Amino acid sequence: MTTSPRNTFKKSERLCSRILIDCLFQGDSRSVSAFPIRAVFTPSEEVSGVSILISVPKKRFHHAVDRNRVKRQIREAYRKNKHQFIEQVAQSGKGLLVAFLYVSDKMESTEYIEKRVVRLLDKMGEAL
RNA sequence: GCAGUUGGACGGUCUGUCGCUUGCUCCACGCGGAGUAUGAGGAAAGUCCGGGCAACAGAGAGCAUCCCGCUUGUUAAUUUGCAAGCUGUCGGUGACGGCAGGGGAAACGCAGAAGAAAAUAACCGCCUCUCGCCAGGGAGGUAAGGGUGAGAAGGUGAGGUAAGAGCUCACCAGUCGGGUGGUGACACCACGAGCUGUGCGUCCCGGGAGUUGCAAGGUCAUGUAUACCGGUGUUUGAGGGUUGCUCGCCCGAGCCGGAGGGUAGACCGCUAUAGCCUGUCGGCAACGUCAGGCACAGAUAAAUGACAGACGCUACGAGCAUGACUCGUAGUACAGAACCCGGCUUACAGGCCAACUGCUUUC
RNA sequence: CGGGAUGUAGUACAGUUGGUAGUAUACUUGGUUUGGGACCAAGGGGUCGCACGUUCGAGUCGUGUCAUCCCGA
Repeated sequence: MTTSPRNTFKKSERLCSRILIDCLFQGDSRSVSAFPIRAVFTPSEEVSGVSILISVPKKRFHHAVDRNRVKRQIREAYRKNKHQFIEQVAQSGKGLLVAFLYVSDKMESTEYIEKRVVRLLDKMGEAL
């Protein structure tokens, strides 16, 4: 592969801190949705770049296997298509916290999920 | 050959691209980068049991409370564990499987509806005596027949009787005592005795039970405030501990309520052990003894993946060169570690191995 | 991940020792009123989450299973 940016997904790109998560869900964060996924995001100066988390509610998928499957699908889709979005965020000068929430109660194909994630990233890029 | 029972072991393989976790090495030593190794299960699940481990508590006596319950073994594991058995009951032609199981014909309590009556039984019926012209009435005896019910005074037959009744006898079932066999639950008997309703509970016997759970608990860092209000008390003893209560004993200046403030990071615990494999010996077996070998996930908003292709397996259909051939279509399960083990239970496409059972065919 | 609780009429809840499942509200019908509400009278409505077991007989006792909720640095 000779593509210039590598499609990595390191620990530093994930949102792990409990404080930042509380700040994301309590405050005046905005959201966009592209069914079956909804994204909640808020700018923050405490992080550099983009930190994301993926959430699949237990209420919609009772089995851990299914939840893991959906989370992995979303993660792969983000990993492959994140570069343009990250550049847009970098131009704004702040970091960004993003939560991807799966709101459907049906499993979808990986291809479909990837298309929806790309659409979601475009929408968020415009909203900035 | 087909159908089945029990036990055991398995539950995909390979290639490519892009990624993730952890360990090690090297380069950078500011964040990181490169290489290499490594990475889910038989149930990781439900959390139904039992342990390990950890923190706290713990002088003692009596009385309650709760839990467990066929036997003998086995295990770290009183059990809803395991193995080999016992008894009863249900299912199956059978191999076999499911469920229940301390004692109690010692005593006491309770038993809706139905029924005359639920345990010192007389409604109908049967029999005797008696009153009466008759119809019928009264006194008494009787548990063989009737219907109710889960259960009706052990069951069947004969004798006996006014009619009947373990009233007597024979056989059968059960109980207690005795004998024989077995470690034992129990089994068996030309034995003896008495004469026996069903269910639940109280009761009796034996054994057991401190509490909380890795978000236990410990170290470091960051940060702050017991600032304030009310009640009560300091030898005239508040309050607390001692499992629930009582006694007894101990601690002894704070305690209770309200209303608040701060942290939300890192590390240890954290994976090596009732560990796995092979063999020997003991045992019907579960399991144990000894010897040798092996090292096998540690994440933390939570890694172990995503996509594409090929193969394998199963089912169905088609083809002709009728073979374990080719082509097409569909399917390829249940399910994801979170302190660690052992067991149980529940879910599960598909095939494999061993022993056994029934039916059919051939010799 | 660990610990705990609850499933009963459309809704919210009772139901101790196992023995004909009730209360409130909602619903239906009738009365009262010029009409409606309130009130009075009568009535209907239940797989007691599901399955199996113990028992003569389970809402209740036992086991399994499904769903919902709560607590825990």
